[in-house]
Amino acid sequence: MDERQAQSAFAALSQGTRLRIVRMLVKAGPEGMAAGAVAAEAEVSSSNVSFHLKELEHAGMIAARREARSIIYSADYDTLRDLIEFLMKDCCAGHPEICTPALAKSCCAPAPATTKRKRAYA
Amino acid sequence: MDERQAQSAFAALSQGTRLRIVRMLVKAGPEGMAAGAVAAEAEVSSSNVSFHLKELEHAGMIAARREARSIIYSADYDTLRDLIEFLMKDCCAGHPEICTPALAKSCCAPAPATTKRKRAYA
DNA sequence: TCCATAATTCAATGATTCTTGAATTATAGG
DNA sequence: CCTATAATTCAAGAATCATTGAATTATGGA
Repeated sequence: MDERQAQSAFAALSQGTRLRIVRMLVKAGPEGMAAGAVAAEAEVSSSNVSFHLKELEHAGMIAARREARSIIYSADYDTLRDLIEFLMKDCCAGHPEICTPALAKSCCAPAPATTKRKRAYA
Repeated sequence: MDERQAQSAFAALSQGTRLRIVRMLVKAGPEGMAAGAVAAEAEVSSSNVSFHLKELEHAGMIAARREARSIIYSADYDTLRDLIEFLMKDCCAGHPEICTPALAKSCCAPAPATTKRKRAYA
């Protein structure tokens, strides 16, 4: 991920509705959510959700697929991961020790095999 | 870091000049850079750099201190780290396995075994 | 085919945000 | 005190972004 892509990703996440949508889709997992469901949960109009979904798609944060009459959106984990890496590279540039605590505190430790969706982080 | 702070951080980083300034200051380290030096390296006017530095400061991405006639700006590593953590929490929410590669590929890998853990940037 | 549903597109408006240059504040040196 | 330097503030205009509602496209079922 280059600076231009990162900037585009940051812009996508810098808007309240869009940030909520991304978090929503990340939690929804690979199955994703229909545009209408996103609009309902985010409490915005359908045209407005379309606008924001398009922005997010253009920034590579989410992907779309058609399923019958619905269009299903899902988080693009690769881009999120790349964005994290971009920040880490920046943060660590010449100063790796500063960034390390982020790893220690991160929730990415081996997942406990749970059946129910529950808070994986504290 | 809550959603509101994260949004503010993303907004700060979503502007080309500001993103370059942050990267510049991260590389500059704790000593930081004077506003004028930032303006010169970013190739923008002094009033414009002031505007962007203020935005970054307001978002908690950088800190300012006066030194004689200059004002020295330096990256706020804590906020950067918090932002990475915020993204990781989001990315991992319910799907830890997806995020893990970011750790493996990160530059923050095994800190060289220094004799003791000390805060290099106080 | 006709209708209902799901979603997007479009144009207009409103709201933020960026940039610019002139005026202002703060500091140091002669 | 006067001048030069470093930086910020301010107001105006330009540019970008967000929201709204009406019109449009696409799909599936009766």
